[in-house]
Amino acid sequence: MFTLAEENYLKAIFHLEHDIHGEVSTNAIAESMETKPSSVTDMVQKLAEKKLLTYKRYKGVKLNTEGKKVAANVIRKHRLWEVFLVEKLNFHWDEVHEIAEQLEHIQSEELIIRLDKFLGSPEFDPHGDPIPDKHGVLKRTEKKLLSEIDKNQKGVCVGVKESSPEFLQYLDKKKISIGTKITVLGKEFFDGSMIIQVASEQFFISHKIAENIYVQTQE
Amino acid sequence: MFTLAEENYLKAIFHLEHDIHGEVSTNAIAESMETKPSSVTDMVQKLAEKKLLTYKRYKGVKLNTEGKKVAANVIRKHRLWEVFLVEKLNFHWDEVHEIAEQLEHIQSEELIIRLDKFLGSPEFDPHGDPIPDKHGVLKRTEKKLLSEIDKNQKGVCVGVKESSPEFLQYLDKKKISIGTKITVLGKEFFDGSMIIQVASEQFFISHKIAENIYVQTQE
DNA sequence: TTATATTTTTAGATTAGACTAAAAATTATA
DNA sequence: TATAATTTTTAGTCTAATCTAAAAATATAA
Repeated sequence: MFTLAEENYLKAIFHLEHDIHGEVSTNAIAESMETKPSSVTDMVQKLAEKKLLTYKRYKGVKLNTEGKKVAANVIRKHRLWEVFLVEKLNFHWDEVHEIAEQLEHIQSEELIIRLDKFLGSPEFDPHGDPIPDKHGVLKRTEKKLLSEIDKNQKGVCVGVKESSPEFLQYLDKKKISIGTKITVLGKEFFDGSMIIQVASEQFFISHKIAENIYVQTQE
Repeated sequence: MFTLAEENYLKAIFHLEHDIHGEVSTNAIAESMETKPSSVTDMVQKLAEKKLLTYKRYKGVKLNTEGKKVAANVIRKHRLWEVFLVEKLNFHWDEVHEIAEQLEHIQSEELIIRLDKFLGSPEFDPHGDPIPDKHGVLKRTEKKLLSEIDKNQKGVCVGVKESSPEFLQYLDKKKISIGTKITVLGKEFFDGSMIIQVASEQFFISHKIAENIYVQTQE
């Protein structure tokens, strides 16, 4: 359907549109893809011809509905494969990106339907990012850092910001992983440290720990 | 390491060397890859420069040790992915080739180590073809058709020749799948039909059925 | 508002991999 | 063995995706 390069451009533009307001500039795309602006111009003109985005010379680009759908589907595949790598093959959260970067381009609708089912239709990838549904719709996520949660509030761990082996080992030791429910029992103003409850355990964590764990709050 | 095209050529030549005795001809490669002989010449010269095979003008090619290793590794990946697709994602044996054709090119040694472990280090793919080990060594297989097995001999089902939905459904009904032990209790000379034992069941099968099931005999 | 800096585009070249058409080598046949 | 048929290679083109260098447009600053 689309070439590997086309898919990568659409994905990069999709991500940039979430960060930047309005049109995405040629330079921004070039920087995020580690390529040259002149290459971006070429590809962007090609994608405009294929009616995946709107492009006006010197004015940047904007994905249209079709372009967004294609991009979201690539991201869906990427994130589903990341879940597979972590949950089934026991990779660590920080080892999977490069492999998923390749797997996201495998062409087979049926494969993704079955992979999704096999994984139990997950809503988040191992980094806590939401997985677009089969129609390319990305659930608006209420992802926050644990450090932003108030006393007596609950959250479900959906990922991590930092992903060094040391940090991941700490989380393993504390039995915190994707899907773990965390309740904030107490919070110290002075240093931002917290007392939290995980399963039946209660323990102290520093601000540094709390600001590297993403949780979803149930609102 | 190697491009997609290079890997595909090496794989095709590897397979042809198993069928044909001696050097593989340009035309044979072109035919098996559905490409033109002139394209084959180009690529073959490139692979010779990279020291993956020996090539003499007008005399055909022969993989060297390194070329064989690379080819066997691609085939290993292909067949492991096929096992994954059938055993874990419940695809049918005849639906997996095209997808595995893409997955075989994913670059990550660690991925394959973990996938292999996850699948229980299978020795055969869903078609009964042996899976090369991590060193690229292909177990010399004693794969035979069930119809070639003598009375009172046993075999383990390692695949099928025919893979129509009707035939696969028949096998499902009879509880025959990869790994199923089959004993030949009786054989009719006139039409090649057989009485076989599968688990605790004994039943009749026609020659047509028997000549579409691959078994490995324990010699 | 004119000069300068930055961004973006164009023009032209490059590489991998494929193709066609024609030439060269090999094999088969009379 | 000379001729015909087949196989293989070479030479030259093409496309996708990239690049560099230079030109054009836009944005910034004096």
